[in-house]
Amino acid sequence: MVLGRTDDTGACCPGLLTAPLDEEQAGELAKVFKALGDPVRLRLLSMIASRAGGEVCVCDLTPAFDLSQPTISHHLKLLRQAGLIDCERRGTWVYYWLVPEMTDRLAGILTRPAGEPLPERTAPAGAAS
Amino acid sequence: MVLGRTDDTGACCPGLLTAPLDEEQAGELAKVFKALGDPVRLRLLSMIASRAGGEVCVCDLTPAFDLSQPTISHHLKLLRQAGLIDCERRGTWVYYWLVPEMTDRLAGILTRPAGEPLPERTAPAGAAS
DNA sequence: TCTCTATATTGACAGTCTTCGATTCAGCAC
DNA sequence: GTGCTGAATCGAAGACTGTCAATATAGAGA
Repeated sequence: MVLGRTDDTGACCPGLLTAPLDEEQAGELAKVFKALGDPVRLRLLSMIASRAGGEVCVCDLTPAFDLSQPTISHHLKLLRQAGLIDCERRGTWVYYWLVPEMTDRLAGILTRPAGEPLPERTAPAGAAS
Repeated sequence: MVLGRTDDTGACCPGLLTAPLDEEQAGELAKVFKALGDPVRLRLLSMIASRAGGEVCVCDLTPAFDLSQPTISHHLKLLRQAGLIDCERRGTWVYYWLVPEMTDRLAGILTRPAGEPLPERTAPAGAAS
């Protein structure tokens, strides 16, 4: 995982707004954002993240959508592969919960450092002459 | 735009981690994340956002990729439709810049409130029986 | 005017994604 | 063991996406 690192370098978020991403970073990040790029998955994620107790049974998620059970299962799998949620089987049921490290990382990547408040747009940057 | 609102309600970020999204919110948000869900667009965005001066000429972006000019133009259009960047024609050239309000909004949506540090996973939440 | 350069748009094709019904797998209860 | 229930996987159909070559458009300059 090449995304954001909050510890080892000391820098909170190398990314996106401060320096051009290289191809590998962009590929990794794109996978996660792609997982977020679907309304059903966003709703699933928000239902999981906001649930009191921190986890949700699939049996509570599926009936909230006008979609088949395999479709919901598929979306949950994609969210899990993106590292946004994790799950555990407990008896007959399966419970999902948010992986907050990943959303924290994304938030950091999208946050511009306060000290260097994004290059203000200034002038044509000397283009046309 | 239904996304994040930083002013009118007083709340900084209704979203995603604190309460289930409704269908409309999820649809709007998904469009933006979908725009971020492609490595080429992420690299374009980071090149635009990190550029000193705050804006970039398309003529500086296109040669950085092994892609045709129409393809880059297409990706820029999608980023613009998502509200992440904006542009202006200036003579023969077109300049793009970041719309920081949108990335701020996304960062807020992905940030959990410090006071209510995400429901700690506790127990099965009384599911079975 | 005509020509040249920089971007955008169009149309087409290949690949990917979302969705479903059917099936399979895991665990509980009898 | 058999049967039942909850969830995941498989395979296929249709929609959508990323890419290109070709073309169109906007502006500068002769």
